[in-house]
Amino acid sequence: MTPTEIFKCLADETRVRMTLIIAREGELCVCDLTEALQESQPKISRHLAQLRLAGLLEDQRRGQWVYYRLHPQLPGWVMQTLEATLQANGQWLAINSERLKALRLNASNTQRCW
Amino acid sequence: MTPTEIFKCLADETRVRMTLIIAREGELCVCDLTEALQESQPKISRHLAQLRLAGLLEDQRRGQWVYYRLHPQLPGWVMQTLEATLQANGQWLAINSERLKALRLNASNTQRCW
DNA sequence: TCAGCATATTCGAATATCCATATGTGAATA
DNA sequence: TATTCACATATGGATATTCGAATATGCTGA
Repeated sequence: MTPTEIFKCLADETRVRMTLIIAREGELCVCDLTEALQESQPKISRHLAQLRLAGLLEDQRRGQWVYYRLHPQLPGWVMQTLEATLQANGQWLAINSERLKALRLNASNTQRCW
Repeated sequence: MTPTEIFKCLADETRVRMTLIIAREGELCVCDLTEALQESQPKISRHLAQLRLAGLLEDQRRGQWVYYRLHPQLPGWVMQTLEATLQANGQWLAINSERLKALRLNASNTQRCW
């Protein structure tokens, strides 16, 4: 898990946003991310697979849904990088956070993943 | 200076190695980096230009030599990222560090940039 | 077992990135 | 002012990334 490998993972807008939102939320399923980023499902899925293969994320199927979270054995420097980036770029992630929040609100009426 | 932009800079082996060694050493000139990484001068120069244009590095000409250092107004989260990465990947950078050290030793006899 | 939803994968095309080679620029020195 | 050294940039081609569209898989409940 070299610096180059890790930074390549984070060098794509879709992938950083996903990684940071997952870091903030703890875990998210594919449909959450599809909504939060407003991107096509195959696009989200492809990038998630890449992050999983690199060892940055871990997946867990729960019924129909697959949840992604940060890999529990992530090296300290990677965690520090993610946390520092997350802390300082709240505004940059606000669009996605808000869409997530909107999702949670609608969840009271319609049933979704959780 | 978005996360994507910064991580794109660091997503190339030549660029991360250069950035981290510069972070450790304070400042280095192009010929130092060419030696430390054992890469062609145009390759080093091109990547340095990219890092400079992105705002990660600052350059300063001193006579015939151009010195590069981290940009003084780098956002905190970028500094934290670089420092955490540097601390944890000393072994990965050892090859380059040693070549730098060897350079300094030979400098006693031959005259070079400093 | 079938339908329907959530997610994954494949493929080809568009695009971006990277490199080597050649050449240009600017400072120092003779 | 001619030459040399340190560095920068342009060009073109090879390679890698990314994406949309189509399709496949996996689970659940009827």
